[in-house]
Amino acid sequence: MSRFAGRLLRLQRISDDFAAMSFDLDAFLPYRLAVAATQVSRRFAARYEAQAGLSIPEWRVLAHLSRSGAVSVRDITARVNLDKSIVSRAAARLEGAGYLRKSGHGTDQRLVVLDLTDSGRALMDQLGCIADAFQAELLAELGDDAPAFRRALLKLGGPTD
Amino acid sequence: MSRFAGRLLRLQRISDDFAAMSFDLDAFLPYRLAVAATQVSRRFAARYEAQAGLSIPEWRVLAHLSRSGAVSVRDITARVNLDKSIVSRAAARLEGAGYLRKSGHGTDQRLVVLDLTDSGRALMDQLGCIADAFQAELLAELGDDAPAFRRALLKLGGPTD
DNA sequence: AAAATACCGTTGCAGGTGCAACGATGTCAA
DNA sequence: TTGACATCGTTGCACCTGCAACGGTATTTT
Repeated sequence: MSRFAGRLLRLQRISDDFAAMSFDLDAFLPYRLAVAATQVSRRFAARYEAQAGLSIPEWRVLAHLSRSGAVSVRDITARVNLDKSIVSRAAARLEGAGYLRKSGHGTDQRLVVLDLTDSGRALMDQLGCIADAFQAELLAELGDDAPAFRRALLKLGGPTD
Repeated sequence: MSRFAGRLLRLQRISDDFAAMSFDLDAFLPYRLAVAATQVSRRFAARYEAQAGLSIPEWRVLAHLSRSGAVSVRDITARVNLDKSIVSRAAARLEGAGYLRKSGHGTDQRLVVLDLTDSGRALMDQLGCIADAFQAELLAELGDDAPAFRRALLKLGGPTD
């Protein structure tokens, strides 16, 4: 038995490789997803940083406001997947930069209503063009996989998680 | 004047909707990608947090080491898409927890070689099972879109960006 | 009506992240 | 050989994020 020890170890090592396969991080979906998100986010930030030095939360708030019109912080928080504190601070910075204004709600004094200024709308028009161009670029890179990719993202990032 | 201003703004917004179509954040790929990545990352963290309170960088370093064997901090930063400072701190914590050892490189004293301890390998065996199970779950949710999704992630997050 | 409860937005705080600078080591050129 | 330059890992620092607590307001209960 003892003279087979070395051979047994080799066999065990090999069988481990087949059985446990030690785990391949590069093929792990959550990892690939995180890496792709980071890369894409950086690429996009580089595009709009030239136009305005916005952070990602600021960008999201601005984009949502441009479509929803006047709306409360609470609504944005729910819609944009950001903590309310982040939305609050982003709104404060955007207000300081003159891109939106805050006003009280008529019937519910707890609510703070956010609305874009003309300056904010003008900025968002530019950023919207940049965003559309960037998205077109991404879609071109994805080619035929784009539709499935979009569906998959909706499944994974949907609100019912 | 304030009443006129409000009315003008409303009109302008409506015309913007027709002209520029304002931009739909919900359909914006970088946004969906970021949201999906956050959600999946949270779900996965909840799974392995029960086994060990690892941060994402610690998890990545551990996973990479389990496959690559003894390797320097520099190698890990390159393959794992993390800043070297983050890898350095993650390695320090993992060393403190007894999951890896640091040792000097024979010929190049600048390098710090990282290697898993038995404890680290044992932990990684468990985490690998959890990861595989979670990935299977994700693939089931994605269904037919899974292959295209994987291809797309590789295109977007590839090292050639 | 008064009290208890729930909700909204802000703020303080601990921890993580990204970047740049640093000391230490290695490499190359004069 | 020596000096200039590059590389490696750590650390300091400013910023951002996530969470919890808070004051202020609405809603429900008694």
